[in-house]
Amino acid sequence: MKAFIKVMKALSDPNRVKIVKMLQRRSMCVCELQCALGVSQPTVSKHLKILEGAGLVRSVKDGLWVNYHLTDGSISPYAASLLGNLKHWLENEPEISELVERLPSVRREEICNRN
Amino acid sequence: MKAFIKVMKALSDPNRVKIVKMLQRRSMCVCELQCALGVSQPTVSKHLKILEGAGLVRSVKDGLWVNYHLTDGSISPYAASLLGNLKHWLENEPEISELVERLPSVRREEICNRN
DNA sequence: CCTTCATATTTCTGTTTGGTAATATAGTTG
DNA sequence: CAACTATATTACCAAACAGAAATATGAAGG
Repeated sequence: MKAFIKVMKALSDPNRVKIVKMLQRRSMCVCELQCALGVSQPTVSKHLKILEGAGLVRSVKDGLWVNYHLTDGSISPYAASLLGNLKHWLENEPEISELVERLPSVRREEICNRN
Repeated sequence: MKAFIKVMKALSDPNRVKIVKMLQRRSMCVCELQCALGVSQPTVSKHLKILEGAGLVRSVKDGLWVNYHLTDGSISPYAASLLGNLKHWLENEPEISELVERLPSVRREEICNRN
């Protein structure tokens, strides 16, 4: 039950859903997500921790950067199912599609070093 | 997006999930749900309103009683999908199975009249 | 129409949550 | 190792939320 609630809670916040939808396209580091969402860095880190705790995302260190990507869902069947559905869901929501369209121009080289 | 968030939020609370799992078995009135959950009547009504707002349950008046039942999900694809998954999910959670096993003994005739 | 009863709504309270600013941590580079 | 940088953690605040007590609503039945 707790695992289920964790997944549902994790996906109950618009910014966290946006993170998932962006990670569907490609793995991203914290500063890229921060830039795309327009919220503070600690906020992004906190959201990522919640998504990670629910088994929805994983992180891989790459030097100073930490790249986040979606899990395959093998940790939690709830996460697996929801991630599967979210591949199709919300694709046509302006809030999401505009974000995704802007993704190619969100590159860490141009963002960082000016936190 | 808002509709999706509503469904996720609605299913982010243990008591609301329990309500859904009970309504899978049969439609129930407020006092039956109150008895099964062991929370106050206003709390149950509030939870039901949230579930209704998310398109997960509907109510039918029957004299003094109000019977709640699951929707077919035609209002929201998110509700439809989650309700479908929840048919299998959590079936073996003690928290749920114990609740469901007690359901036959939760009958309005024996509960009401002593609020 | 007055009472009773099931449910809904309102009001209030303690807790959780999303956010930021400030600070700590841990790689990287000179 | 000193300076820098990307991320994490901490501390704090305002808004949202789950809960109960009190009250309102509205359908039945006398």
